[in-house]
This record gives sequence, structure tokens and C-alpha cells, in this order.
Amino acid sequence: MKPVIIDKINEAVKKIIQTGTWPNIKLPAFEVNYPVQPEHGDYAVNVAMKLAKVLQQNPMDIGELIKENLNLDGIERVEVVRPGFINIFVNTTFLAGGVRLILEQQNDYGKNNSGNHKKYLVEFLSANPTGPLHLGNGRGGFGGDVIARVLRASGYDVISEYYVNDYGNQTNILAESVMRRYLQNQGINVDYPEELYKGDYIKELAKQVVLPDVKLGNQAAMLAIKAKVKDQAVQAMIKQIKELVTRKLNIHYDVWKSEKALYENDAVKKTLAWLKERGLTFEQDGAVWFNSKKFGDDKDRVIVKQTGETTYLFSDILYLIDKFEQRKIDYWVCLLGADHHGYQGRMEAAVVAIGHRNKMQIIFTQLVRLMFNGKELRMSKRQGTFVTLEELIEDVGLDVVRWFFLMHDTNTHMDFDLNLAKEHSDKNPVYYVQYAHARICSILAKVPKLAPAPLQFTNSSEESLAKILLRLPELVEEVSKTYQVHKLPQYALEVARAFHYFYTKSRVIEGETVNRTRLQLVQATQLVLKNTLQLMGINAPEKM
RNA sequence: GCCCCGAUAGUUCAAUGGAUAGAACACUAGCCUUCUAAGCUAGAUAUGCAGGUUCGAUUCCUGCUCGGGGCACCA
Repeated sequence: MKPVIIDKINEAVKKIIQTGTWPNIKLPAFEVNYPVQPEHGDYAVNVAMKLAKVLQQNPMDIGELIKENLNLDGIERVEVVRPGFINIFVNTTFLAGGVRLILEQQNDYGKNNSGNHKKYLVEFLSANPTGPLHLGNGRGGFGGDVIARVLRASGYDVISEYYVNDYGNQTNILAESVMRRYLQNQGINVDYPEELYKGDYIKELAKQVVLPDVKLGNQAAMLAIKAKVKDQAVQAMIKQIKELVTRKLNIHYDVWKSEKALYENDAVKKTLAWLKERGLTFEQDGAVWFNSKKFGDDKDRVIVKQTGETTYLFSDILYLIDKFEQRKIDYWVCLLGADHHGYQGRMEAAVVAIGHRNKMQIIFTQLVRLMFNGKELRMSKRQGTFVTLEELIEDVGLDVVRWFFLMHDTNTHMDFDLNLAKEHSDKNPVYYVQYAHARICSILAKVPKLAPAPLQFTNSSEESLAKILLRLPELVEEVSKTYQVHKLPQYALEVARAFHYFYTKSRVIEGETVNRTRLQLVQATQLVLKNTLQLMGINAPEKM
């Protein structure tokens, strides 16, 4: 039996409407609610006014009709109350079946197949390799990682990808910065212009630069040096980011996609021809323009400058063609910081122009405001004033940091109080959840392995815990569609709360005997907590 | 000027157009002879302003106020 009852209710109502038992009612008005309070019923169906009026006319009949058409074990009764609510009461048979299912599915509990093996590319973080990852990168990084995990758990074929901007102007500035520091290290007197990067990491990079024969003087020699420095600095930065991300942030990437590599094999020429063939470009003022206005953007955009250099948008078009034409993905999910929102219009235009309308979702993560000693601390890579993710994790631990970034809706502004984060790190809600898991493990360690037995619920703390456990599959599917990753920590908290309450009310081990129902409930809770934390990339410790 | 986000308790955040707007932190008072007290129980406080749509609005629409971000032949 599937604990997901919602589809069943939908089916039942559809059937009732189609068979004409109810008057002709528009189906979109029909909606479903989750349990709210015990006295409201375990599952409540919420319908809009038109339907509600019908319900009020003959409530009892409608309730019976739904019950008959639901065809589900464990439905106790159906009540129609207040305008717009149908409460469906389930009995313990229903709950017991759900708990049994959790124990059968083990680590797979929570997964679903709604993705149907669609090929999704999730691109996130993709910070320029011109400086260390800072606090502001946390949202996109952890959020994207969790979206990828949730999509995988929902049966999508997922490629998680970091797009490395190792091409273009920003890397030139990095090269210039490192080169000047390098020259200064060599005792050569060069100035250090305002627009260059200022962080200490530039000095570190400069120390690592290896140049066998430096000959100063003419411009060609300088350019050669700069090219070498650029290559080394960019590679060093990428290596740093890769190591941090995989070893310390627990973020998994399937692909590290180089922007520079998109330009190999005459890509510029070929792509320009490809675009021209389709009438997507025109020339004006000595530049090549992309006809983006025709596809919904507010203006046309340059893709090849007067100088012959390509713009960033051109790279993105290359990248889009790579994704949709060469790798044949079905859908592209992209997490961007809110400071890139101006980019949405042209990206959508480009996707439509190359013939893949509605195959892209950009998720904007609002910026994080860093508070320190009651004041806002402005973060700037250029000024070298930022808190790196690495420092933060060393201070408070990865689980705390991941939880913190995941617990808020990505679309809401967020303050990060550095003092508070450090001071209260032991009070972070993540410990509340982990503690529940550790408590469970400690119980399980004391009990021998026992064969499954029928569940007999004896109090409300057992039942309310079971009800919450049954919701995980629905939740995972919902998050896979809405990308609202903050629902996972919210849910984990609910589970933990229900468990802690259960723990004080219901003993598993009573003297010499073990309560089999409670034991199985505890095992199921452990699986739910572990699987939920796993989706968030957070540890489920056995001891604390 | 135009565009995108946001405004909910002292603070940080939740809440598919529905039921008594939920947590956490902080504060107060209780609870360990029993599976981990990093826990449990009880307690006060909130939808920026003005309209509109609706049986019903924190949610949708309009205007305003305040805050963040963006409007390049930069990335």
C-alpha cells in the first residue's frame, strides 16, 4: 500500500464527477490538504467554493460517496465540515501498513519514480575561479546539491554540473593581479591598480607561480608571462575549489564544464554560421548581434564585439547548444545569485531561439547579508573582504552550515549573523534532529534483532509519529517539482519533535520486555531521519 | 526612470486562497532511581500602509513606504 493518499482522493473525486454523481463542477477547483490538527482529521481535502456549496447541501452523502470510491484500506470515516473541508479519518490499520512499508523499503523509503528517467542537468554554484568561495556561495552550492539529490531520489537522470568560467575578462584581471604580486615578490617595482583583486589569496597564488626564464622589457615578453601566470593561477584556483567542494562541502558534481573548452574546434566560426543560418543574428556597428528581442528579451545583445572578441552571452549560447543539441538533455535547472537576474531575459530568449522553449528553469537565490557585531559586513572579492566558506565550516562545522543555508527559502533574503552562528552553533536545530537520531540508535543498540510483528498502537504519541513518517515520499516528490529545499529541514524538525515527544511518553524497553510496535516505529523513524538527512547531505550520527 | 526579490512575535525564519498564522533563539516556571536532559511540559508577543478581487487574503491584483539586487560591445 502506498502511503500517498492524495492521488487516490483525486481519483475518487474525478470518478464521482465523471459518473455524474455530482453536478458538473470544474475540476481545477479541487485541492488537497495535509493533516493540520488531530481534531481536524488525518487527511483533509480542501475544495473551492463551488464544490463546497454542493457539499453543504448534502454533506453526509458526499462523504459516503468519497469513502466508497476511495477504495483504500484503513479509512475510518469521512466527514464534511465547514465550507470547503472534507476530513478523511484513517485508522491504525492504515498507519500500520505505512510503517511496514518504511521497514520494507529501508534506504529507498522516500524515493519515487515521478522523474521517469528524464535527463536533467542541474547547474549550480559556478563561481568564477578568481577567488575562494565565500559565504554567499553557500546558498547556491548547498541548494543546488540538494536539488540534484532530490531529483535523483525522484527518478530523474541527473547531471550535476559546475560551469567553470575559465575564459574571458575576469580571468584576465586575476592574471594581472597575480602577475603584479609576483613581480613585486621578485623585487620589481610595479604599481597595483585599484581594480585588481586585493585578497591575501592573490599573494598565495603569486608565491606558487613558476616561471623558468623571466625576461622583462618588451611587451611581447610581458604578454607571454601573463599568459603563463593566467594559466597557472586559474588552474590553481580551480583545483582549490574542487578540493574544497568535494572534500569539505560534501557537494557532488558529475561534470566540471570548462567554458574555455567550448571554444575548441572552431566553435566560434561554426556556431556563428549555425546561428546565421537560422536567422538569429545580424551585423551592426561592426559587431554581431543576437536577435534576442524577437524572442522575448527587452533588447538585442552583442555576441561578437567590434574587436572580434566574443561576449559572455556567446559563451552561454555555445553552452546551450552543447547542452541541448549535443548532450540532448531534457531540462536545464540553473541556480543563480540574485545579482544575475538581469540575465534571465536573454537566456530565455536564447533557449527559445535555438528551439527549446520551456526547457529551462532559473532559480534565483537571494543574496546573503553578512552581519558582524551588529553591522552589515560588505563582502567583496575585489576588496578582499569576505568570509570564506572554508573558514565558516572550520568554525562551526559542515552540518551546521548546510542546515543553516538549507533551512530558508532560497527566494527570501537572509541575514547571516556571524556572532550568532558561532555563539549558538550548539543550539542550531540540526542538533535537535541529529540528537533524535542518536537517541534512536542508542535504543536499537540495546535490543536484539526481532522479526516483524503486527503493529498495535496504544497511545497518541505513537500514532502522531507514524502519521508524520508517512509523509516523506510525498514531500520528496513535491520538492523535486518546486525546488523548495527548505521543506526538507522543516520536515526533519517535525519528525524529530514527534519522536522526542514519543520518547518521553512511550518506552520501548520496559524491564525485560520489548514493545514490538514501538520498536518498529523507532526503526522506521530512524530510517526516515537518516534518509531525510541524507538528502540534505547532513550526517546522521549514531552517538552524540 | 525601468526590472527582479523581500517586509509575519524582541530576533532569525515557516505557512498549495481556508480551520486557533507555526517553529527556533532569547525570557519565566516545572520535569532525570527507568532506552542519551543536546530532551519534555506549561506560559506572553506578529501578518509595513491604503484600496481591490473573494463566502474567505499572510498568500492574488493595484498604489504607497522602507530595504536588497539588477539595468554593458563586464563576467
